[in-house]
Amino acid sequence: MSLPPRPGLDPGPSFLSCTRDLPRQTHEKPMTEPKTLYSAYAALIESVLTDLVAEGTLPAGTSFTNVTLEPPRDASHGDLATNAAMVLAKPAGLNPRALAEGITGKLAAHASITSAEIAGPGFINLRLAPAAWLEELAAIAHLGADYGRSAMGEGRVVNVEYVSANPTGPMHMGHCRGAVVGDALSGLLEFAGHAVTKEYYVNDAGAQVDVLARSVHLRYLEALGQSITIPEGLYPGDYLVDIGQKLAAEFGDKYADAPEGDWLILFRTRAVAAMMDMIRDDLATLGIKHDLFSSEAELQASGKVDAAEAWLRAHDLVYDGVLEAPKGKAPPEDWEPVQLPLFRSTKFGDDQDRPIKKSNGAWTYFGADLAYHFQKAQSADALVDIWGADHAGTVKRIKAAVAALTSADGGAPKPFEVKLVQMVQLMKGGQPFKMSKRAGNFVTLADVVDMVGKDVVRFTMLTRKPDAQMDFDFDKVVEASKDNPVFYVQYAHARIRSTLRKAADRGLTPSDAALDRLGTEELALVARAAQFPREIEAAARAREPHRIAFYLYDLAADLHSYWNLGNDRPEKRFIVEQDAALTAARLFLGAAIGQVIRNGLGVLGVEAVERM
RNA sequence: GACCCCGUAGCUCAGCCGGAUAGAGCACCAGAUUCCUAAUCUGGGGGCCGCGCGUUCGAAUCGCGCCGGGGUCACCA
Repeated sequence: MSLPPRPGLDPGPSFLSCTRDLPRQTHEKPMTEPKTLYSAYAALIESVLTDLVAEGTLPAGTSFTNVTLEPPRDASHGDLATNAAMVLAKPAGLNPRALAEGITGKLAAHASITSAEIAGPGFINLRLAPAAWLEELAAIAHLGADYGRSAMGEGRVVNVEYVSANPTGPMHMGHCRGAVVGDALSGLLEFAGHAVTKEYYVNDAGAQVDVLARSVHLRYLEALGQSITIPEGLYPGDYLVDIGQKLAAEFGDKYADAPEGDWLILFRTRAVAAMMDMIRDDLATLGIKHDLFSSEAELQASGKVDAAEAWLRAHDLVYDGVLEAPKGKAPPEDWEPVQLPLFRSTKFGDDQDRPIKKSNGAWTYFGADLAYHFQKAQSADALVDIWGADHAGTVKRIKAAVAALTSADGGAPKPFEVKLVQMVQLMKGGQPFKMSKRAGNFVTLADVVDMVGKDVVRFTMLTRKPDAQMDFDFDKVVEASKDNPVFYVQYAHARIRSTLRKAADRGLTPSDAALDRLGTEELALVARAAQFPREIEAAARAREPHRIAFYLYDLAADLHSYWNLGNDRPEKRFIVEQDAALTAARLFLGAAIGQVIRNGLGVLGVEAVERM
């Protein structure tokens, strides 16, 4: 049996060539809407419903947006289930089961649908002919690294801002989760048909970079031979020694006794550049590479913040007022009422109006940040920020300000979401592991990646939904076994690759010539793989890359389970010595499952290893 | 006091735009390896989905109110 590719599909790279490219590296391909199984049958159901509207059974203008097509929870119900009749019955003034009969009547006429049954309150359960699954199996092969890629995003530009750690030191584990989630989300959105800009906002304008410059100046003096003590409040980390030495080599003692005004800007610029180099290296160990690094200092110098303020003032969203004392705890000792330009964030549910400038005339972080988001919105169709949960309190004000600024022309505000990632508690042997930047005993990201590996760190960070807190236990995470889902998924892939290698040694290669030899257990595996495209779309829509990690775990479990059938029943192994045709079909199946695992891991930025 | 997140099996957690008998791992019990990788698999017990009210044909899922845990509440970033 041989199946032709579905019409309209580029053959694409086949998994048989076994490229190790991650899907994200092929995003220049033209956006075609691949007709994968779920999208094909969803389209079929929609056409049936459209017919019912044309016939007058359903009222004109009926919206199908709540109609779903999904695998039934219980496999005994069938292959696919739709809620169409239940969702549409009420607005149409119909009995759900009566409507369901109208739908099933039309669906049953389809050759690939072997049964369409009405169940429970009005579910429609469909069973598909084996050929339908085999066609999907062939589609996986033909699409290869592009299987699961979606045109859902329609090429819309999405700006994802993540990490944005202050350029005052190396990255530590506190930054890790947001970095991984942001990067995986970027990969996911891109795979789902968006044009993603991965952006890092460099906070090189606040007081913290002046502190950095002073800290570096001390290291510079140290390099010149002076003995130094680092006072409270400056950065003590020895990662600044190197930059101090470089400055000493370049400038000699020129700035040793000079007033701060002579060297502050120079040292600050050099120090920030050095810190950003270090951070880029740290990110690279996680496989993260941003497209764009935007400087807060440059933004301020460009006058864009002033322009934003002027616009907000003209619309009465910024006014000069007196800041209230902080609520809920004793005000700071030096607190006194001061008149400042305030943004009316109380209009948007905030506790109090928020200053955009400090009393010394400098912009607050918030003041610059709103202009920064406005700037991002100029070149994107949608914005996503990944923030740590400790910044949750500032979400309302920035969303309010961005909504106001981006609808300045009277249009709809630019879609803008802030995704909060909750804290990660570091553990060691079941005990919390305390971290203090001031004491200098913080755990650097680079150390952890060095210890447990990029793939483990990335996958582990995605094994929990981002809005739940998580523990990261070093001892458990290095353990290469059951407890660790990364290895479980990678092992499934490695098993397949190993089998294909072993088969190739014996002259056995995958082939779609006899796919009809595949039975129920094999088709069940295909059914799981066939869910990949809709998992991608659902995860992208929800901006939740962790769903792909969970899906991959399920797919790997199915593979392992199928594999072990061969323990008791040798005729169920991939390689059946005396039956070359069956073996070729099984290998074709295995290669396809491996391809889906590889594509999914690729979206998450985790390597699909060849052997373990 | 306010805002944000969480509360599902003994433990750690999934559960999609509301859908059918609520799932997985760990732990516990019983099994599978002359055989393509046992880093795997098969079977078993175990549930007031924190509590209440509401919306709905239908609620773990949506809304409101409580309770419990975590986080935040600078002119910091």
